[in-house]
Amino acid sequence: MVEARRTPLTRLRALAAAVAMADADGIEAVSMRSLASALGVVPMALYKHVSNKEDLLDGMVGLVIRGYGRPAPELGWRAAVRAQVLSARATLARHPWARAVIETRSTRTPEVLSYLDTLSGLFMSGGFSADLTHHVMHALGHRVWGFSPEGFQDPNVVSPSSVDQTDPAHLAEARRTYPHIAAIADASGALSGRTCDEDFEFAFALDLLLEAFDRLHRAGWSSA
Amino acid sequence: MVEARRTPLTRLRALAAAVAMADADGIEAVSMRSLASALGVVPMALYKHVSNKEDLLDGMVGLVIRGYGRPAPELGWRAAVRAQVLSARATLARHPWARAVIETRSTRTPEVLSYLDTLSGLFMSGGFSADLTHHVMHALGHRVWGFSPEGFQDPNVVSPSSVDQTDPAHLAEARRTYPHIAAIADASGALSGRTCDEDFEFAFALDLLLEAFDRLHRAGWSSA
DNA sequence: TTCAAAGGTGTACGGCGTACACCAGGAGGA
DNA sequence: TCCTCCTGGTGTACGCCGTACACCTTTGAA
Repeated sequence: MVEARRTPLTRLRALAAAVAMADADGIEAVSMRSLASALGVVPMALYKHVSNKEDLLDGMVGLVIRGYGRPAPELGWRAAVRAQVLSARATLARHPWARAVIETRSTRTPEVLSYLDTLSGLFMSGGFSADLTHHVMHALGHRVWGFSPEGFQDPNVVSPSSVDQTDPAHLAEARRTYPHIAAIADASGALSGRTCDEDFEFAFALDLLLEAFDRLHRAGWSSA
Repeated sequence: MVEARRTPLTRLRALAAAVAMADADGIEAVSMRSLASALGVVPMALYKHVSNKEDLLDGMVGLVIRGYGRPAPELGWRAAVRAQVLSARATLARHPWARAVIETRSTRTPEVLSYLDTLSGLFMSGGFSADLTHHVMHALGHRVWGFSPEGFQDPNVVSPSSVDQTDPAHLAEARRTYPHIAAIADASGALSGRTCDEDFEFAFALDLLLEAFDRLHRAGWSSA
């Protein structure tokens, strides 16, 4: 034996290594095989700590969610929710792969439940009924995890892969085909290379919703 | 030759077959190999009509989006947007796989752009500035495609896979760990087996946003 | 009549997740 | 002290996947 006793593999070590790997090289670089070899172990060894790849991904997401931190409820519900969600967003910025993975998860792990419970608690300690809290959590949707729910990224720029921006004729044609998008792009300065401020959009929608929630709450709204 | 000339494969035929296949057996049943064999053709033949699997998925989504229909703008922007988004939702209900696939797309195909342009046009023909329209489209997020952006499905039920609902002790323990979720579940009757009404939640958030949009519009809001 | 293009074929490669049988070594009871 | 069982790492193998590449057939225009 050339090696001394190696520190034994644990579920946590495996998950942490997977997260680190995804942070460094993207989620597609994380396979059972690559992860195993990064841990100096044979692929099948992972299955002693993780029941399959889905479980691995669930665990990775759980680890990220644990990093969301916990709120300061003395702020009042509105500021507290806002701070919590923005803190989630900040965490997610450090794990760019997590967004896509969260979108594919469906099992509510303890970490997921615990976070949702905490966030619900912020509303309810602000006087929200369980009923209103329920619907309000739905309305937030993916935003509770810290990201805006948008497909196809930035819809406001007239530079999709299907439009060649360097060819003026082609671009003029695109402007004719998609006049409203062109107008939006003009207004936001997207054509001059400026890209759209995702953080602003996130806060914009979040505040719109929080304002609406507040109104409902004050009005004593109930779904009945 | 036993066979007469077979109707030649086209991109559209391939995409339509893929959509049908996903509708019937789920998206995971659609592989290049399975699709090819369903079309009576060898896997590599598909690559003459589709550049790779991503392109296939883009095309499938495009086909679904084409089915979203187009609005009746004489309704006024608010009703028109509402109708358009709900129509998207209805279409999506017939293609349950599409939601997850849309979440993974990033290329803005012509179908995507055309739909976004139409929807933007509804706002702008209602007098919205390009600026406001831009942010408002962001705020809608995935909702424009007809689905609520929620991870982990229904967060209001205390019956996640990690909580065994049939074991009373375990359930009591869960209620103690997640008190707010338990309260919500009680309020919504989830414990009596009733599940949460996704259509209601969708319309709830949509209307909240439309109301907020209206307010901003009336107030002459601008991001500057 | 010729010939190039378009479209279908066959083979092969390297990756993936994971089933299954196996084995090393340490802990616990006799 | 010996035996046994359990935990966790190993090795092999299977069947799937997407797709590169070279090939052949058909077809329609020149």
